[in-house]
Amino acid sequence: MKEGPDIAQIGSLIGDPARANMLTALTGGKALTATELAGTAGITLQTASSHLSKLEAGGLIAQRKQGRHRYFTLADDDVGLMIEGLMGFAAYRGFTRHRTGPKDPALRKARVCYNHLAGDYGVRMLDSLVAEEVIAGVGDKLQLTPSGEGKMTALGIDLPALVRSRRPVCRACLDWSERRSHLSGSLGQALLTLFLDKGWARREPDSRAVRFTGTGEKEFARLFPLPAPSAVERHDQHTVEA
Amino acid sequence: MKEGPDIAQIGSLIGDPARANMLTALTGGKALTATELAGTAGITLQTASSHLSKLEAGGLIAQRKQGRHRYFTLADDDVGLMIEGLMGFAAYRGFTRHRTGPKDPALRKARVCYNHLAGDYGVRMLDSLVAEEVIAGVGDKLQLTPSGEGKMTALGIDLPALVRSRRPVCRACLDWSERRSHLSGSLGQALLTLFLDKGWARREPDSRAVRFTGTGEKEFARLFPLPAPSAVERHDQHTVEA
DNA sequence: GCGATGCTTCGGTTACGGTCGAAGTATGAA
DNA sequence: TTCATACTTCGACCGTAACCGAAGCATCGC
Repeated sequence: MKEGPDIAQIGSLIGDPARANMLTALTGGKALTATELAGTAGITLQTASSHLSKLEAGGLIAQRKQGRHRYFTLADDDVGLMIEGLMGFAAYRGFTRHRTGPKDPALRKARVCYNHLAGDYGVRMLDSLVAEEVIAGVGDKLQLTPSGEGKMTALGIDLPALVRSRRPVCRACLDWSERRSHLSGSLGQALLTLFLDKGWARREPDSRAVRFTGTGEKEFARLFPLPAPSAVERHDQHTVEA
Repeated sequence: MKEGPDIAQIGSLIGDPARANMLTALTGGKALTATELAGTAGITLQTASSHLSKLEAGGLIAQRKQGRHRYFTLADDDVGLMIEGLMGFAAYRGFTRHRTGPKDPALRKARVCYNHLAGDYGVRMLDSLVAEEVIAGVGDKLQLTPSGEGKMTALGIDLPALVRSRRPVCRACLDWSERRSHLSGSLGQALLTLFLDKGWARREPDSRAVRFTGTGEKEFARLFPLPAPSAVERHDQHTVEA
């Protein structure tokens, strides 16, 4: 009856608590089976199956058969960004389920956001990359600078492969704990993979939390030095003095 | 039962078609009465009243009594950004209600996004501001540059007043039709107000569309020249050649 | 082949929420 | 005061969808 896109369908997909729990779980980035998702949502397998088919019909998740298991993931980066965006809004508005659990500090420090690094460390990494002029851009469209391409390649990142992936290489994703942007896109994913592969960090078993090892902390600080408290830091109060 | 913010509550608020219609209508930026909102949603006044109180309890809208009317608006910029973000996601995924109506081209060209300019013109304006180094920044955190402050003041914008408003001055908002960022925040609002006050553009009666006058077009082109097709334009395919 | 596991489909129950009619409150106009 | 408009509250109806038990497929291991 009205012009424009229909947000109600998406809203109602996310609006059910069971489905919201599943989506939140999938934001962890790992592919999960129907049984696991039923567990995290606290419902039986039959009910979960029904929810999952609805989410798939809505294009929010994708499934992949492997043996007798069905692994579910978020459909793509866009879904992850949207969910993370909603979580940011919800967190800021005080829509929380469990008044900051015990794992909360670890989650705020460093966590997985679908396939890249988020939390304090994620935000610091992007701040540093911008300060070092590895990345430039405006809005959610970011770009590698020519000098940045060199630095990333030196780190062992296969840039041509990232470009070939046909997904945006750099992208800004709003962090729900920091309310600042961190790096998403295929480069964001590649960097997280790098940390994990090098053994600098590892994922907590049943959580989105990422724990850095001792050398991991050092390497992170070396690769992504914090800029002196500058333009990037003070974001809300602007330079315009009244 | 799980950590993190609760997206289900917000989802279910938006998930009802009637409420979604109301929110979409309010994205137009004008304050609307309960009766008007009931009309756009296609429901009776009683039902609308119930929906509106739910939306208000959820913090998505605010009301202001004036005489015997109650005017409703979105609660703040954050809500507008979230809704617009969802609309972008929905549009990209093909969740549309009415297969691109007749007003659609006008909407894509220039429209109101809560309180600032969106659509092709909104995106072009931000592109130009960045190319002219009036605005710089990364992610959704943008900043006026010192030279930019001068230019905006010269345009007749009261920067100290914007700062006093305690809202972010510059902010990136994802455009659902262009899938690029445009300028939000109090500066974005001030610029749209400027266009309307100067008579360069006016709002269509019952739509979010904004129509520029002849001189408005010229002034817009003069104030916000398009950068030569450069880094800002080609955003998805990166400079890295395979 | 057989049983076990992982998941889907079917059927029936239940409950929540959207809906409207009718009545009630508040503001303004005459 | 009286009537009209703008809106809310109450109560009842009804449809949808979430939910689970049971049965049905598919795949793996043996």
